[in-house]
Amino acid sequence: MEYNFRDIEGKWQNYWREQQSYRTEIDTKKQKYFVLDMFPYPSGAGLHVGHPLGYIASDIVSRYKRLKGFNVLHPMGYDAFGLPAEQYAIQTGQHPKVTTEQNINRYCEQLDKIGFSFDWSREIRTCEPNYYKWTQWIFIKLFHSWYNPKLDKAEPIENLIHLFEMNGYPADTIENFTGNIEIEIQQFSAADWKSFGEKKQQEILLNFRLAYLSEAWVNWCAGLGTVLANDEVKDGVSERGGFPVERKRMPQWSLRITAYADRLIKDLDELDWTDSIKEAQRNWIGKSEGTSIRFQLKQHAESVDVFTTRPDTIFGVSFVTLAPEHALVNQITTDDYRDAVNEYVTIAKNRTERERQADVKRISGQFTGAYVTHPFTGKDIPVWVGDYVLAGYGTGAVMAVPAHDSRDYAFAKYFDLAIPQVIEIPSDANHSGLDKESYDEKSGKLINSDFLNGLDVKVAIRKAIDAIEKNIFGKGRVNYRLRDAAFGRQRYWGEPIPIYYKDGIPYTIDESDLPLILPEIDKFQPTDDGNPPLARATNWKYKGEYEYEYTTMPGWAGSSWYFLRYMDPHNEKEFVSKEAVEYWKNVDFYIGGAEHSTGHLLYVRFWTKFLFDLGLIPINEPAQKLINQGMIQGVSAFVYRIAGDNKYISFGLKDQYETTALHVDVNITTNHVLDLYKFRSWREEYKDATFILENDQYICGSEVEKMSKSKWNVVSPDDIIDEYGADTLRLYEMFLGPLEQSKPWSTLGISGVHNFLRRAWRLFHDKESNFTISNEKATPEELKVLHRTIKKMEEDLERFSFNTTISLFMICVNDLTDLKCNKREILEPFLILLSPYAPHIAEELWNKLGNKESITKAIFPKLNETYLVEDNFDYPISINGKVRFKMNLSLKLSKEDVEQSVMTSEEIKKHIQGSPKKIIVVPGRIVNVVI
RNA sequence: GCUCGGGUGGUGGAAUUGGUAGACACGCAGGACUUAAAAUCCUGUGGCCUUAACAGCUGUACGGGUUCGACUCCCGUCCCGAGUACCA
Repeated sequence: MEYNFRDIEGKWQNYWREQQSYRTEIDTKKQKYFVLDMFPYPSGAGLHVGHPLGYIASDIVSRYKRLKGFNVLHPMGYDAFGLPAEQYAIQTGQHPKVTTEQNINRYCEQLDKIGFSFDWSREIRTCEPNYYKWTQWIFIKLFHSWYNPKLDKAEPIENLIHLFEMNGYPADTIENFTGNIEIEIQQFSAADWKSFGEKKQQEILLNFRLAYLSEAWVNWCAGLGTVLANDEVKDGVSERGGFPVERKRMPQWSLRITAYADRLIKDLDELDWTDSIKEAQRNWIGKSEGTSIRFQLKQHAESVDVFTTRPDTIFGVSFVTLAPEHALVNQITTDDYRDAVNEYVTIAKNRTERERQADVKRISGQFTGAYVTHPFTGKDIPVWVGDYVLAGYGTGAVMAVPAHDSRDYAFAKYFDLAIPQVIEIPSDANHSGLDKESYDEKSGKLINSDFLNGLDVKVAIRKAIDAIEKNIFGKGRVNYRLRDAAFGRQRYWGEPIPIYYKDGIPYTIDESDLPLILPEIDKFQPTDDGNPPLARATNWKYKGEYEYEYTTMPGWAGSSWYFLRYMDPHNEKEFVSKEAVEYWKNVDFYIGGAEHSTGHLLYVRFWTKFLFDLGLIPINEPAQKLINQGMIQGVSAFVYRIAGDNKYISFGLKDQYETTALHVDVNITTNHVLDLYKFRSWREEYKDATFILENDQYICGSEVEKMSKSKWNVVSPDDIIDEYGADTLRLYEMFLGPLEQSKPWSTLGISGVHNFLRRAWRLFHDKESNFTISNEKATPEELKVLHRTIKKMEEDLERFSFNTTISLFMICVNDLTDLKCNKREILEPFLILLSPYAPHIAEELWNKLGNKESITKAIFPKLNETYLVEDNFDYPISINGKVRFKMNLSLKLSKEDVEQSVMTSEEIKKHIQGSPKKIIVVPGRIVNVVI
């Protein structure tokens, strides 16, 4: 009986399903461990071999932690709302619900074949009403909350109303805290507040709510017919679909994530995440500390506020630049310049984001004719308009210091403006002089700067801020790059926003009316008058009277809290019960793609902190440990068609002709050799194809690209499982290299791990393939092989180094084969170790051996003890960075001997001077000196 | 441009964080078994020189440094990947 993975895997997958082997319940006697995968969006293409990479790793961790006695929560679900299903619906009329469900079924089928230990009884789908009911519920909570800067946390909006009733606005208990975007709110007294009508009160409150409606600059994507959040836009085009994106001002639901900017940065320190993800989040939030400075306009009452991180260069200001969208531009432009400015502003505004970005090098701008007064010198400073200044960041205006800022420098050179130097360039600086480039470094001594002269830059910054604040020219202030998150999508396939309008004022629907079910509509396009698809729904009105909101929530809404729902997925009374969240707390091991580092991971942290602030959950961060699995790229194959002919030429000869490279399905090639027969029958157009071969073969060209259907380089896990089995797939994906590294898919090495499983199988069977196991006592040598494997396997797994553990198993099997060991005492523990990686084969052999539980208990408690058996220390030991030392090679040392022979490098030096014959470094960090 | 990774045999990659560089696997070469092939098993495999054998030299992108000892730490240079970008 050879290793028949097909029978074995089917058998045990059925068994696990029937027995509900991986069903998890709260068990307060056991320690919990929550292993979570970022749940997939079920796309029509099905799973490719890259998807399971993370799932396999998390499954190994889950199974391992279960063996160690933890109560493991390991669920799976689907992020089921999203654009592709809806785009498909628009094209075909097929309801997104139908396609989504088909895709989910396909995913489930594929996942089951890999032998994951998910608790499917906890499956969630974000598009189901009993799930999105609670997404809507959280939105309502956000709407009814504001961020109290004094307490540095969110609290119910009633508290703010109470403050207004007591003190009006502003009061010293409320700062003007509306997040990153400054909204002008007129001052009012407590009496004023009470005299305001409902409408006015609600309008004021909208400025403070964490979910709010406002006129805002948005990323409008005409191709998708919707607005997008910043992280959904890449290089000026939409991440999904690649349609151009432009800036547009329109009413827009947003979430005030900026209120949490500081906490989102600060709390990163406590997390066990990679530095690159933490860094990406810090950059995305983009905290920068600086100063706002007021420049008084001449012949106007108004002044221009600028934001700068370099107040020390205040004496180097040569002009002030406003963004084309800046509110003052129109007002301050003098008649002489009005036409030129209008023309410039119109052109600048009409350029799309993409054009602006593509054109960074091109300098453009226009003088307004207006002047401001320098706050310290009183000199006149010209005011310009330039599109290198962004309306959305800081105050939308900058003080230009061309000598010490490269963008100001380029602008000044182009328009021939003054470049006054205020920092002495250090002689050791690698700088070619101010007539060539600006000097941007934050080091050097100040010159030409009045009271700042002679100071070092860092000191000067502080002194400048002091002077500015003292003279009330401005104040120190913190700016964030992070914008509030656009939350409405002009789309059908998403959670309806539980809002209705009365007198043009938004109100939330009553909690008891949740969920607000997504209505059925006849077509999924926007209406002819440009309203979102939901406007097509008949009687889309609250209580039959008030218009509902037409936009739906973005794709990331449902994924921003899903980890909590897994703890209590069927609860109809609460989004999660206190009991469940008290027990499961947050995720212990979270794994997913690095592409979510600025989107999903910020939003889920934001929502978690919000729910924490309201006292609804006891945790402040969603996931303690985060790992990003690398992407598995596809290796695309190409054939080369000779121009104007249905003739194809092999890769090595293609340079002799003019050819077009065409993607060809990698599944009809083997090691770059094209299967000509399959190629001809692949597509109608290739039926009569002819070929020019080299060495009687057609060699395809290849290139590493992202795995995608359109590039014909998708390898399905199903094919691998058919040929080698799920256990081989699991081992191979882990063996491929470090989990976090991206790598192209290749099956070249797969026979190695498959062979390993067959050799392991053979340990339990004799030459005639009969199951046979010996009850003899193990020899010390055999025990050493086992214990070495146990120890290293635990060490490596605790630091999530999956690929190296597999090498260990291979060495172990090789050694046991050499020793012809088929002893129960060795093989039973070995199987336990193997079972997280190759659960099917382990389960099968277990079934023949006997009681798994008792052996697991016997072996795993010991993992916590030192497991080196009488080692003679002929291999590595190092404690506290000190070097272990043996005087003589032949001398066998006890543990104590080694402990006592700790030496410093100085001491070793002495020995070496004493004419040693040889210095040998032996395995591990023991220095061997033979004298 | 900035930030974060990375550069080790023909290939994927190890090296327990400063201690025998190249584990393990693929590939390749040779051998055993076979009429033959497949499968399986054994041997060899960084480079160079040399030997009957032992051994020797060299070697972790490049140049320098610290150290008894460097793939690992420090300085400089060159490449590759990811993220981000007129953020003042």
